[in-house]
Amino acid sequence: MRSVKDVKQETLTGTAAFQLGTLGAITAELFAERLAVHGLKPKHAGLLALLDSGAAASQQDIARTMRVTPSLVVGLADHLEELGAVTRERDPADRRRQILGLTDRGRELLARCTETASAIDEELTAGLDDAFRTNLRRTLAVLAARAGLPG
Amino acid sequence: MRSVKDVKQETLTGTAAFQLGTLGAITAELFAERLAVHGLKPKHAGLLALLDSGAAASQQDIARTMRVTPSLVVGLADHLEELGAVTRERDPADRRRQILGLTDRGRELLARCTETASAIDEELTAGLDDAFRTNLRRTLAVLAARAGLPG
DNA sequence: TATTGTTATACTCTATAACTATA
DNA sequence: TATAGTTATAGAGTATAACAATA
Repeated sequence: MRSVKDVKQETLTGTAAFQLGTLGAITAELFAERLAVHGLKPKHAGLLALLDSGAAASQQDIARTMRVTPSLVVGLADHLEELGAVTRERDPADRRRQILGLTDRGRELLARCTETASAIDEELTAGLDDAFRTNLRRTLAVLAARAGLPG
Repeated sequence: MRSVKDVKQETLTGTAAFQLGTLGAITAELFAERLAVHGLKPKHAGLLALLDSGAAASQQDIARTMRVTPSLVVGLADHLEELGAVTRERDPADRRRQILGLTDRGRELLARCTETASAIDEELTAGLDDAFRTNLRRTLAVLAARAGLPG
């Protein structure tokens, strides 16, 4: 027979899925607002970070890694190129491919993005101890790695 | 003077802000896809959960709690009313206000949404132990509470 | 023919502003 | 006048599809 303890009393708002979704939306909006002073949006920052890691090269590779369509990468790269943050070069071995490269200005902008994200981290965890902060990042890093995200 | 230890070597993708944003986007998209079979979107689920908690009443209250504009609540409530999930009644004390109520059908749909979110939780943490899952939820709950989110 | 990058277009989500009715 | 809800409109973000250059 089924005892009371077997009955799940789970709430939607108590699930990690729901909380990740809502917290992610709030955090992303905050990040976007603060990035605006640098003329960037979160996806620009993600692209800069990806180039800095040296992982991706062509726009197709970038699109796959960022989980967006190649046509979206065009606009992101256009804007970053206008800012002098990235360079675009045709791959000599395959002239269809555009190889994106990070400039000093790009690394500088990436540093500003990282500072912005760090500041949000501090606000999210203000008043909490270092053990909580460390645990938070490690926990999220595990999930991110399992989801196939770079970083 | 400044030692090597003082230099922050933080990466953008290592911040909680960035990881919450990306994990939240992926999770929310997955949740949305699976909710579609019930004719619902994540915000519908959030509204049902809010009504179930008994916290909110008028559409203005709901809009504030859900951090969306009142005009968006109109469409959400319209759809849920069509599905027979919520009732709309004028407040006798103030006939400008619409009081939303959850029906049995609404509670049934909310249970489906909760099951869907739970299933995603299990997939996100498949192969990890209960200690990790418990820690994950508690950690996110702390952040959610500090961000003023209900639940 | 297949693939890379690009452009043109459409779709989804959401906010802003104007409007109606109640207060 | 002020507020609750509604409607109409506009904007942001992204995907899909068609296209040009290269393989």
